[in-house]
Amino acid sequence: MASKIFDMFSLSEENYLKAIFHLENSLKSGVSTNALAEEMQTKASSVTDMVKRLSDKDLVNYKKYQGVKLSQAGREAAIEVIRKHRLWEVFLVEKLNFNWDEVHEVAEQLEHIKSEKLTNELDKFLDFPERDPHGDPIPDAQGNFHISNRVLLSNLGVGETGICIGVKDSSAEFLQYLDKHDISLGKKIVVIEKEDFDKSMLIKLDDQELRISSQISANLYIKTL
Amino acid sequence: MASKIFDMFSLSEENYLKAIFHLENSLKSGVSTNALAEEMQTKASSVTDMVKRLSDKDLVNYKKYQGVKLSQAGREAAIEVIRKHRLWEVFLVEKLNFNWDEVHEVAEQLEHIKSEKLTNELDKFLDFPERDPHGDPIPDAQGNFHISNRVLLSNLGVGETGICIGVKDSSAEFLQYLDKHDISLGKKIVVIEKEDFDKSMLIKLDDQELRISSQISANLYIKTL
DNA sequence: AAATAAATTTAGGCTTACCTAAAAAATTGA
DNA sequence: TCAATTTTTTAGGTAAGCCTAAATTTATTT
Repeated sequence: MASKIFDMFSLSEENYLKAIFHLENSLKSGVSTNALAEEMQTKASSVTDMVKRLSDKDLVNYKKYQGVKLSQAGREAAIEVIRKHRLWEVFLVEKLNFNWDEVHEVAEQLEHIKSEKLTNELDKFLDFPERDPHGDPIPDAQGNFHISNRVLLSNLGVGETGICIGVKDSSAEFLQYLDKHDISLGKKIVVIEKEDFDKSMLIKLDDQELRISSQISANLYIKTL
Repeated sequence: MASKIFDMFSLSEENYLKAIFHLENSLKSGVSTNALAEEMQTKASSVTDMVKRLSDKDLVNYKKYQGVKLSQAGREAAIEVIRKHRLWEVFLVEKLNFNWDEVHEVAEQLEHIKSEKLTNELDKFLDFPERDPHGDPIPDAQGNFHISNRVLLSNLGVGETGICIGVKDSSAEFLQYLDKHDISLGKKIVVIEKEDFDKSMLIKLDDQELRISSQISANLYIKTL
């Protein structure tokens, strides 16, 4: 990871880098101006503006009409922000009694605090967590993600069993649904039945059975046993 | 304390409010444009600019050529920022192994994080500390300072004894001087000798005797026994 | 009470990060 | 293929928060 001498990037630049990182990962391709505008909740012309600035700083590779890709430096910066975001989420949930659906907004602010010592001491204080409260992996100080083979619950077949290790959708609404039905990270899930027509599932969770729609099963990450 | 609906103030506005608060307290009067410019490390014309904006929002009372005073709302906002700053300093020192001369810069960033829940949970997590690592009082959630009668060491007479409870100058240089000579909050200090000429003092600290200049004694707060 | 000096404000500019509207390029599809 | 549509960029504007230089007000001195 390149050294950070001063406050290197503005809050807005960091948010763009993070957004590009997420889009590259989910789209598995370069990121279009419109996609970025959608992600950033802003206008395409604002994106073009910012993307040019990021390009001037060599944080992204940009060619007119062809979208952006992160450069190595840009990717490192994005990962650093994501690392901080996820560490703060762990802190909020584990130390300050936040619920997993309450942490995002505050972590969005905390992720921009600039202090290498702070980040690394926080990491140590939290005992080097590997995942945030939604099950997303936390990059280490070198920017390496601890990757594990996870699948979506919707991909399991009848009779298969797994442990819930994360969520794809981490909106407050979805997280509250999970809370209400007692689904949390670490829970064992057995697929009892699968409906062909609408892809809904009957699952076993502790001792109860629960019927869930495909929207639920397609947003729960599972580690198979 | 008035309710905070959204992100009420910008980072810059908060810094100005904080600076005005500190200057009002030390000057015990209204704050001049130049004094504010000096405190904010900026130009007088920039101060006039900002002071007008703060005045439009009724955070300060401002009349041309006559300096500013905080309004009630402005004072509350300033105190809230100071509360957060000092709570974060305690967190950094007590939980993350920061030294008391390293916390300021990071706390300057953390003090602007907006989340009432975060602030209050942090307060609880730290067990409602009354003072920050430099001995400055931490306002409670209602904005009340816990005030105690403290004096500067330079005001003690020969033979008098007190407990070190804070520093007036909290620059890294001064704090490092104190570390080097083993002076820390809570230490008992006895004044053995006082030099009329240069106001230097011979003090007893644990079992050692130490000669300190008036620049030191005029920057150490003492609670007399 | 002028004259000078100091403090403060105004005027005009700059950068960042956003916006709308219009132009240009790329894509789609008849 | 070429016209219509969509995507992207350009042009020009705005607000916050800073700047310098010039003007104005207040304070100080003689």
